[in-house]
Amino acid sequence: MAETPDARRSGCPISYALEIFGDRWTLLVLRDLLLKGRQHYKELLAAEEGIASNILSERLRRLEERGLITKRRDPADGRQLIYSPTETAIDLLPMLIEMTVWGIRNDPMTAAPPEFLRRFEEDREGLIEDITAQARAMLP
Amino acid sequence: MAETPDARRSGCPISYALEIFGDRWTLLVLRDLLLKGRQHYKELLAAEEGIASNILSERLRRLEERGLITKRRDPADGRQLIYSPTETAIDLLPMLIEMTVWGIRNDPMTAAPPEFLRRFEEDREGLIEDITAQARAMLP
DNA sequence: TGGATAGATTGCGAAATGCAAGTGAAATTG
DNA sequence: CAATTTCACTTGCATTTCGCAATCTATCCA
Repeated sequence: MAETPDARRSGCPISYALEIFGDRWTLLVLRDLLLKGRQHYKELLAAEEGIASNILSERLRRLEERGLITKRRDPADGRQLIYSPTETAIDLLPMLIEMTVWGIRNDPMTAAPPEFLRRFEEDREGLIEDITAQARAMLP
Repeated sequence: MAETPDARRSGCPISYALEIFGDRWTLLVLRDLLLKGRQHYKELLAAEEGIASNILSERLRRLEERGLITKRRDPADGRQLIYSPTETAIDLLPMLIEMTVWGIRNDPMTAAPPEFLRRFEEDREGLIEDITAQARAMLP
């Protein structure tokens, strides 16, 4: 048996968040869905970090179970599924963007474009709004 | 042997961040250091989520190695060490606060006080500044 | 000096991860 | 329309990490 719904560890909101995405892969999947516009399993599988198919499958299942994504069949190809973030996942964007900015500022080898940081520093609100609108455009 | 410095998986800033705190415990340790003002090993060990001493020890070692914390001997009691966040860790506060807000908004059982969310909604900048100043007050 | 306390380290079973290969349904090709 | 390919997983299994309990060394205090 491994079917315990994972009893929570505390009432702390950070702990709550980590119960959902406190691992090596979940936030990378959400990044691809929210920031890179990836929608299909095979696109997510192609993440440059190299996620294994069994791990991806399990993370998608958990994210759906937790209400952060939904899936539907692709009308253009019945074999494929389209994964979309829910509003709950879209609400993670401010946090994801702060994480991105921290990463850029502290990683001397970052591959992120300098424009991103400049835009953040000049117009954080607008940047978040733009990215949020872009993510909403992919809802079912 | 298990001494590889963990080769990076990509140039993505989110991936970089997750290499440092993409697990179940590291951010909880940083939360206690940054937000709860805990400074000693035994205080960190007493986190309500119940971290094991070997895990705490390993996380502190990695955080120091990565430049997110420093430690020094407690002048008042030579047996104890005082752990402090560095500026790099303090720079995580905006992200941690966004994570906290997401957790509060999405966890129906949150134990967080409503004032926190209200203050965030009314004065995000000021809230972050206050918490940052509070964290800086504990620097060596 | 003897006992308590602090900050770990060690041993070991359990769980998570990673890789390769396989499966069944749906689409495409010839 | 049969054969092949594509897609989204699933399975098996070796490796790594986690988590609990017990132990260790240095320091403090009475």
